[in-house]
Amino acid sequence: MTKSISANAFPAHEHDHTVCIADALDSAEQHCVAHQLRFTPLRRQVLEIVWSRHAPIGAYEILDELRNESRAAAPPTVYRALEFLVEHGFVHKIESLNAFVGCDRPDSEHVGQFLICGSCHQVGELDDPEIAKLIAKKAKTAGFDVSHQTIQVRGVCSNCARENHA
Amino acid sequence: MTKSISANAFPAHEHDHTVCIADALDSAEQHCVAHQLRFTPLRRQVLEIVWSRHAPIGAYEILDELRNESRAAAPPTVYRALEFLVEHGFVHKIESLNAFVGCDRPDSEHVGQFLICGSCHQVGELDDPEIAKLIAKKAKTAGFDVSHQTIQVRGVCSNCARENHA
DNA sequence: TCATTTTATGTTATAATATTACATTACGGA
DNA sequence: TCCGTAATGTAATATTATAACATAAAATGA
Repeated sequence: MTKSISANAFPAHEHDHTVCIADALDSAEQHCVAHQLRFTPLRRQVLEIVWSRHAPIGAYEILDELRNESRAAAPPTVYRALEFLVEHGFVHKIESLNAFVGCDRPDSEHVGQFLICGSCHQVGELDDPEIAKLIAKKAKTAGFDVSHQTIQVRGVCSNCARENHA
Repeated sequence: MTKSISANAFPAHEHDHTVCIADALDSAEQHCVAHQLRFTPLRRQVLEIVWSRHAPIGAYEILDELRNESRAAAPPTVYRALEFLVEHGFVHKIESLNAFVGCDRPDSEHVGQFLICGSCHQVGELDDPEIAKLIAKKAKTAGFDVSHQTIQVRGVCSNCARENHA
């Protein structure tokens, strides 16, 4: 199984998630090498914890995990690692949930377009330039000069729709 | 001066803001009468405080204001009033700021499309159905059934662009 | 290599945001 | 007027996030 940028942005519920994690860590590592960033053990560990699911995870859940993995950790430990990971696009913050989710496309200059499933709580990324352009255009018409945009869509993903239907 | 749905979504920095407040309270009152909702003194007071600016205001700032106006108030006082006001569209929560802003179009079925000026911190609403439709369409293509969407755009409003330029 | 500087992490405390639980009061309908 | 429901009061606490300062590790440059 390879990293799937599936048509529906959501991986199947039964997919082999260890592959997602490994791919994400590899991808981050490569990006850091290429950009002379320090992918420290702590940052790697936090990224791995974030990727332990496709669903958003809270900072204090990450903190608990770190402690389970017997690392000395306090809130700043987590927030600082997250700051780095978010800054470089390895993780996105889902503001409406005060939680964090992994991103496997750190290189792409995408804005945040999140599909948040209210049933399985997984988050998919849309990453559609057409939407981004339309928003920028409409904002400009209103005299507004856009620097950054975030889209958060709630609803039900196809996996859940299928399962609930069955 | 009448309620302005200005072309640029942002009122001029020097406008008569007392009119905005009065209009918003009137509009909310009418909506509540029409829908048999209880527009209690507390709810009115909180809405008025939210409308004291066009910029988002935090729950604890509202709390301070209530106390200044010598009303017994604790966090739940504020959050409960806000819950009502948000539910009925008189106020929006700007999640990325953990703050609240007034909405003068409670009747319209608009989604949240916010233009957040990083300079004056005012928030304008785009409320553009074309954007909403495109997002819903793209999400559907990804197999995602949308129930609610929020857009938060950061940048610089035209008022500030003009003033900074001068 | 060693000193210097910068960056990252450890640690304690606290700030800011939000909710739970339960008591009391006010309102609306039979 | 009585009853049931909705709204508010009040105290405690949960959750999320940051400030401030100490220590350690890495990068830089003589």
